[in-house]
Amino acid sequence: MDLRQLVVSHVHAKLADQYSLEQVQSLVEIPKVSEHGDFAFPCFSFAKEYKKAPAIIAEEIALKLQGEQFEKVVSFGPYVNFFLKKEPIARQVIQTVLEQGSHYGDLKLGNGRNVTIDWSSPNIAKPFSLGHLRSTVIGNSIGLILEKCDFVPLRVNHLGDWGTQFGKLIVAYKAWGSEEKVLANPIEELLKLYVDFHERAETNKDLEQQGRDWFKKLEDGDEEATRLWKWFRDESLKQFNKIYDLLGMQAEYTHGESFYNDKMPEIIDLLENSGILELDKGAKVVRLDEFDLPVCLITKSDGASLYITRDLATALFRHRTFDFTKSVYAVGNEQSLHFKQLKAVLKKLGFEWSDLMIHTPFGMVRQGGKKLSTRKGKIVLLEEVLSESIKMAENAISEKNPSLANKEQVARQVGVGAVIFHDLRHDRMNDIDFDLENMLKAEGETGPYVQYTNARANKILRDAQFKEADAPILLNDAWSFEIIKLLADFPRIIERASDKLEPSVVSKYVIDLAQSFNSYYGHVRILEDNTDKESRLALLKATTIVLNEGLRLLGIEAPEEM
RNA sequence: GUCCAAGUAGCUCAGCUGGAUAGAGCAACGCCCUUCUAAGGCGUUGGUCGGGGGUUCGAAUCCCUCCUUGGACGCCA
Repeated sequence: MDLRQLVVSHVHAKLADQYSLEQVQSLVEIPKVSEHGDFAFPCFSFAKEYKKAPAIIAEEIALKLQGEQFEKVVSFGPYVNFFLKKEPIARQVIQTVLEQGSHYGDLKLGNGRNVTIDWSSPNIAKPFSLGHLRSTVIGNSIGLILEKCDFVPLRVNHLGDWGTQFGKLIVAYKAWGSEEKVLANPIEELLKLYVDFHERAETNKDLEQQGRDWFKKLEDGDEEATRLWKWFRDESLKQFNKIYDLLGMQAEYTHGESFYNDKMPEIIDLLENSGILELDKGAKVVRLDEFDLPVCLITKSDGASLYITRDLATALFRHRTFDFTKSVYAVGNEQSLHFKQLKAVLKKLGFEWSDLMIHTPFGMVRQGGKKLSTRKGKIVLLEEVLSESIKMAENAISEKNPSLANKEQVARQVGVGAVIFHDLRHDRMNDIDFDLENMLKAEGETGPYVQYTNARANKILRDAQFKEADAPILLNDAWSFEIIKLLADFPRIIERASDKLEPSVVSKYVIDLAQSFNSYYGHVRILEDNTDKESRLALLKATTIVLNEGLRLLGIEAPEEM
């Protein structure tokens, strides 16, 4: 039930001769102070027209706006304030949530059409970084939110498994690497080789060229290069899969950049034939002056491909294969220009569907105000962060609830949930300054706080052996009504989150709901008094349904007990 | 230099697309567990919303300008 809409249509029905629906729609607001009312209609804008003070207009309008669905409608200064009748609304909202269960808030926006999501995309032969954690967690949640809106999300892991870096790695491995060391500790050792390479390249200029040469060999199918590359790739994938399992997230498709190696000639031909490809200092470029964008380099002077060459082929492939209605790229904001160029080149080729491509950028993870850089070995290992977080959750459990049945599982759910929530709690564009302590916090606006709230409510439902509300729901206190209003708002939250492709809309909501519930919990004894106990339990049940669903959309599990 | 983000309490951030006294969490301090899980609740302290102009009945929100920070800008991804 859309409470705001309820007020809007009421006001419009009563004042149709004076205000258009659009006017009413844009004017009705929620007062900042809840004592003022549940909704408000400000009367400033028509003061001039009617040549009356806003407060007088409010007073007059308030008389016309009385309605039986309201407890009271009163003017207060230049506002008409609406107080909803709590009991019938509480009843209807709770009933709706209980009936629809986890489908509450489902929207029919996507008509079952595909949305590809360029997702996670860690680089082979490097540890899984916190930057890629962001793409993983954000992209996963966007997929879940879109799925709730009747889209079919297709997460494609665009593995960074192609490019000059592998030439560099091969050079480093052949020159000073050791097979046993790599076998024993693949990612760590490969990272070391990569970092060493950049260190040595500072004094030995020849190395960079060798790296490019070996990548060219790889791209041309050289046997030795291919063998080494495959080996590096396999070892890395094993590690990545461990992390995906821990996070409980998986791609629908894993098509790394290498997957498009044989698909690039087509796009080059297309560009060539359309006459927009120009030769510049041996490299092939597309000019994008009409888009106000800098020149886009398509192939290097040695003929080797670039990131964008592969992304062009990727876009073509995805459009052809998946016939997407949206193509989302969950990639850091430092690549904004890249995606603008990508879309512009496709547009220039006449592909109107390039308009369906959406870059959903996010801020980067910094440390001490600086970007984390793999090349300089400045890196935080996600695996360590996760295991540290799980350990903290374990400690909390042994301290607070030592008799808990499935401790390991709950510790994992809570520990991992803390890390995921920390990443999703703010607008995705905000940079995150890496701070382990902050990341692992379990108090205040955190994942564990929400999970804990849910566990508390579940405990009461278990104690009361609540099955379903058989008595009519009678709730009209202010504490429960705060929860009711939030529950009623959930579908709008989903709509906003999917519209903005912004998981933090959901994480903020889930915090609000948890806070309201805890406040209720602190003020109202749920099991003490038998009068209307069933109603309170029904409210709890509805709250856990929405908390569970909110957390699920963020990719976080909600243990029943913790 | 050009372009793109961002600047709100000591710290991390909200602020529903212009409305009533700018809100949370953390930190600090003070209360509340013989009664449903204290990973909680209640309260106190803390803000010239980066500066300056402008539009408006009304601006943290829109426009201009300057300052600060971060990022991106042809052979990395």
